[in-house]
Amino acid sequence: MDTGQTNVHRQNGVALWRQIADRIRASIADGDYDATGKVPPEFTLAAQFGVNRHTVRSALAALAQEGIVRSVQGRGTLIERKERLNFPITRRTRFSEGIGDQAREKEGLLLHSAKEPASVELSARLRIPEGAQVIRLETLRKADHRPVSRSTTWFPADRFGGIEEAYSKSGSITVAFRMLGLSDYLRVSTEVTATHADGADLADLQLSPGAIILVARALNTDTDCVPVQYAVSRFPADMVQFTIEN
Amino acid sequence: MDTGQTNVHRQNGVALWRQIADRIRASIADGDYDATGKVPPEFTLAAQFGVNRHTVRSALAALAQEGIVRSVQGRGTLIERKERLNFPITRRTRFSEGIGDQAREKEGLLLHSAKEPASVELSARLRIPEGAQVIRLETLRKADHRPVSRSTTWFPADRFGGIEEAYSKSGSITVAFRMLGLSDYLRVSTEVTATHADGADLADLQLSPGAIILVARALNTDTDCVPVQYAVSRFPADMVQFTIEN
DNA sequence: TATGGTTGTCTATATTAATAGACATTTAGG
DNA sequence: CCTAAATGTCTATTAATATAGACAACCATA
Repeated sequence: MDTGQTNVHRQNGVALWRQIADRIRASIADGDYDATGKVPPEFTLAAQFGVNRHTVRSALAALAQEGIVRSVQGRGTLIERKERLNFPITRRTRFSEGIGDQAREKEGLLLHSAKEPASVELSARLRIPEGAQVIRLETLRKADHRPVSRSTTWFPADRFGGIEEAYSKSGSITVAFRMLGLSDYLRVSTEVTATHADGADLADLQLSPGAIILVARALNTDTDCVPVQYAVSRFPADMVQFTIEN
Repeated sequence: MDTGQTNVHRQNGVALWRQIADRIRASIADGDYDATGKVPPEFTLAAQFGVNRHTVRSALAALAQEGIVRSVQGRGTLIERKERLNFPITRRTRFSEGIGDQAREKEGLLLHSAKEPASVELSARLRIPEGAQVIRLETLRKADHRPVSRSTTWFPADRFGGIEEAYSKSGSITVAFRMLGLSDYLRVSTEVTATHADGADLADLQLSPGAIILVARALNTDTDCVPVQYAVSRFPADMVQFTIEN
């Protein structure tokens, strides 16, 4: 078991208060403070990280802004929210089933859609001619009213014309496919990377700047192995983990 | 098509120069500057990100420190290194085979080993009694002399006594297993998360502070589905991606 | 109700990050 | 060999980050 006593770094472009906020957020997600339901006192944290109490206060203020903790004078800093959703990645990966009962309410919002010619990369992924028409959907998924993923997803336009409306009505790719006559599909590959959230992600996923996002690039095919969908999805890394079961 | 013009954020604990350095690093990895082999001029970048030229210079200095670019007076800022290793995750995932021919030289170093009692979590993962002895290896893997992963990995001590030496000599888990009589093993699950690098990772993986790491928690079993190894591996996110093929 | 533990607020100071402008130095190419 | 286009270096100023200390306000509980 690690002690977790890894010190904070100075003069590297990341403010101390942000590093500390990230560490506390992770500790909360890991359940380190479950015994009390509270974050340790500011004075204790300051000693732990080797910084001034005011610096810790800045970190806690940021977490309070995110709605993760709430400070009460005289009592301490209470943990308000604690979650890390798990997404299994299998041959039959579906977003809504993946969440399962980890959330009571699930939602899929269509932010934007467009018809456009396929780029070089996209044509290779979907195995269609370069420049062939594709439909692009920009979607936002929520669980219990909190955004958990921001996706850009492409479909061959000739086969899935009208999927914008189907998704918009149902809020589910699986259902939208079914409405267009595709009863089943399979996940054939998923690429996972991580990066800092960009401006659009910050806004859509309601993150604080400097946050990390997990990026999954996924290819789905029908049962005849013909590509039907290519998607790039971005998840807040502090709320989500992927599980690959073989 | 997005413009990619996502602006940089102020007063959020992440210095502008670091945000810009991260963005440029990502652009290099994505091959955005392959046509010229150079990063755009400082003046251009400054306009692009909406900051002062000196701020861009700080970002480029950080990238130069990492060995990713090299500035030459009068010529420009040349790209020195550009890589993103791909690790396929399958039922037969092995580190060395995963790299394949993406690197000429591969290396596995044993940093530290210890025998210790299994924690609650570990006993559940390896399906052994709580407190049973396990062997812990701290390893560092390199490709072409650059560190690509830092792993902590556990084995049941009663079955794999002496694996420290076997790994130390061979630099390969697969070979070490074989030396101890286990000819084959399978990856049954992999959990992937992302976080900021901590102090130890910064040092071992030679990263600059604020860097992102991908964390993979993996369970391997023998062909009878008996757990033989549990590992937590940390990879620099800007150098690595995972691919899950189903 | 008194006390200890905790967060809230204030002032002051030093360091780091970012902007602004000017000019020197080097390289590539006409 | 001159010029345009780059990077290198310097000074100065402002804003954000971090430290330090003191004390007020509040809460739980003995």
